[in-house]
Amino acid sequence: MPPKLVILSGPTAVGKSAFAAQIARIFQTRIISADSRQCYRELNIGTAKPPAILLEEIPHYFINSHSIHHPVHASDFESLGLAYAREIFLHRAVGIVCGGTGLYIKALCDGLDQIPGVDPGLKEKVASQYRQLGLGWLQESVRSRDPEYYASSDIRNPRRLLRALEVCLSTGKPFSSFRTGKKAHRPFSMLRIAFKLPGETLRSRINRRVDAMISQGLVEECEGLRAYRGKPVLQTLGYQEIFTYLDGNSTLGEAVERIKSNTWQYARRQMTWLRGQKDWIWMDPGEEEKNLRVIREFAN
RNA sequence: GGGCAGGUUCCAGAGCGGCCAAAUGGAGCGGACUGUAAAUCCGCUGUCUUUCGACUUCAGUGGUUCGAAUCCACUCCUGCCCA
Repeated sequence: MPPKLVILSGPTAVGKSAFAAQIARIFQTRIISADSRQCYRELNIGTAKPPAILLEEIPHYFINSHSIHHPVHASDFESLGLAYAREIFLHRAVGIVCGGTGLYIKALCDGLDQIPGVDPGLKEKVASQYRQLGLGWLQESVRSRDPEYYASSDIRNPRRLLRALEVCLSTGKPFSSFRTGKKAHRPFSMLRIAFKLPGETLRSRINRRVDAMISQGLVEECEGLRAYRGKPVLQTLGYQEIFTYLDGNSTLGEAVERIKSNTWQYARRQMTWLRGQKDWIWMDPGEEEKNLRVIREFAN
């Protein structure tokens, strides 16, 4: 019987973490966080990390495990997550994954195609060329090197195009030649659960959480991080808005409203992502008994 | 009481005689997304209609005009200034 992984996701502030902790207690197991920001030890209040007491009670992987000076990417998470799972399964039959970063979860569950890493110097070079020459140049560069990808991709999305060009340049082969789309085989079975809450409810939970962050000292945390605001990792909800306030370009009240609004939009993007995925079941966090029954059934 | 500026679609805000259902931004909604993913990007957003298109809108009323969100008159509101 292969070991089992219960995967919990859903929009921010639905209550994933608390529920994950609950099942971790039931199955006496550990949690692998799948959150692209909570893994950084320098980021705390703004990322809504589980409280320290909980982290002490239940071991969580991928929380405070990295530094903003050494950013983690989706492919890193794939191998890390696999290693974490292996470690859990050494002594336990059930593990838990919990987080809102869809791509990371996908990487762990289905795998990413093997694509050679790109040298940071090359990335920077391509990025600066794009800054100087613009989207048209980027599009043309990708089109000439990888017409297949160009034809099927979102050619107005510089991020996607940049990645494709980086890979083309770095490997000398078209980006699309690496994209098999094949699912990786995993040595465990998985139950993918997405939590869903009515919009109004979610929204007020988000608003409350943002207010709490402020009273816990988000502003002070941001003051300490100002020097790193340019880093991609600091392109994070809750931080950018406070930086703007700290710069004197908005009031604190405006910044707070922006955070609430932007967080709501983020939550919607998460739900859109989840809706488009297969193999997920939806759960209403309110139906606790029913949810636990489903999970127990899977775990046995 | 007098003077000035203004009232535009959910909000902000362009438009100043036809090319206007009305720029742009925001919000809302839908969507894409295999290495920056809490990122990045796309679509829709007056009503009816599958489309073509039809219809109702730019404070109100009445005018001018072939034609008005745009011009005129009055009315009602709002902000600032002088009393």
